[in-house]
Amino acid sequence: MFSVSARTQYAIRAMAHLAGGEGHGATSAEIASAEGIPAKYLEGIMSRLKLSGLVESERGKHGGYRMIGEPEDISMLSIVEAMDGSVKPVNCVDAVGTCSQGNGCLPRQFWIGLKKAIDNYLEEHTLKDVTEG
Amino acid sequence: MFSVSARTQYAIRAMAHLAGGEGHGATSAEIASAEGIPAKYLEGIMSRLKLSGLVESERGKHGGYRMIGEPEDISMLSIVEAMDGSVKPVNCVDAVGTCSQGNGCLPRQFWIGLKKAIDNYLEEHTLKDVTEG
DNA sequence: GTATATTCCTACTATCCAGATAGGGATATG
DNA sequence: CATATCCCTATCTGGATAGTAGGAATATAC
Ligand code: FES
Ligand code: FES
Repeated sequence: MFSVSARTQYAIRAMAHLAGGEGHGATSAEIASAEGIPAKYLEGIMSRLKLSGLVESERGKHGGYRMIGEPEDISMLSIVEAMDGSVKPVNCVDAVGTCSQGNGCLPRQFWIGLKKAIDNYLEEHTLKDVTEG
Repeated sequence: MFSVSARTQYAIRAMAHLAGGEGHGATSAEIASAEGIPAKYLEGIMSRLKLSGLVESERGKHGGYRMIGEPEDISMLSIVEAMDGSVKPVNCVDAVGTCSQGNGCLPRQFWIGLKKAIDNYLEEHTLKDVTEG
C-alpha cells in the first residue's frame, strides 16, 4: 500500500548522483550507467525534472544536466511531485462539492489530513537527508 | 500520487454504514444498495474485512455482517491494511540487507520515516472521525 | 423437507497504467 | 561535417485493479 513508483525512486537516485558529482552535473547516459537505470527511460525522467525546475540542461557535445540549487534546499516533495504529481489520496481532496455533503464532508477532511501529513514529511526532508544524513 | 484504491474507499463506506445501522449490523446486499457499491464486488470486500477481524458474519436467512467493537475503537489503519496490506512505500522497508549499504542505508531510513508518518496518522484516526467527527 | 436468503468460494474478463523500448529530430561543439 | 548530447513521439508489455458470473454451503421459515 502507498508504494512509490520506480520512476520516483529512479529520480531520487538521479538527483543524488548529480548532488555527488562535481559542479552538481552529469549527462543522462552517465547517470543511467552509474545508477543502473534504463537509459532511455531515464531520459524521460530527466525531462520531467527539468520541467519542474529542479535541473537545467544543455544540449550538444559537453552538454548534460545540472542541479539547480543545493541538495539541502531541494525537498523530497518537489522530486515526488515532479514525477507523479501532487499527493492526492482521493480525487475530491481538491475538488470540493463533488459529493452531496459539500465542504463539511468528514471523509474528505480525513483524506485532506492524510495528504497534509504526507506532504509535511516530504517537505521537511531534503535531498541532503538521503545522501549525507 | 499515493491514491487510495476504490476498494479501500468502499470498505470505509461499508464500515460507516454498519456503524450507523442498529446493532452495527446489515447484510451485504443492503450495504451495496444503500452505498451504491457493486454488490458482487462488495462481497469480496466484506470477506476481507472478516478475515481481518473487523466484522463477524452469519449465514442463511437473517444472516449478515456485524461490526466487532465500537467505531471509536476501529482505526482507519486497520481498514486500510485489511484491504491493501501494510503501508510500504518501497519494498526494502521491511527487507533489510537487500541493498549494499546494509542497515545504515539513508534512503531506507527516509522511507521508513514516511511509512511511520502515514501509519501514525491512520492509527490516530478512527471510524468515528469519518462518521461523527 | 422444500423454498429462500444469505455468506462464501473460484474463476473469468476488461481496462488501465507503469515500465520499458525504438527511432529519430534538434542543437551544440570542434 | 561528425559527433555527442538533449528532446520528442510512438509503441509494446506485464501486472494490477475493478468488476462480473456462477454456483456451493448454510441457516431460517413455513
Ligand atoms: S467530498 Fe469526497 S467523499 Fe465527500
Ligand atoms: S535498503 Fe532500500 S535503498 Fe538501501
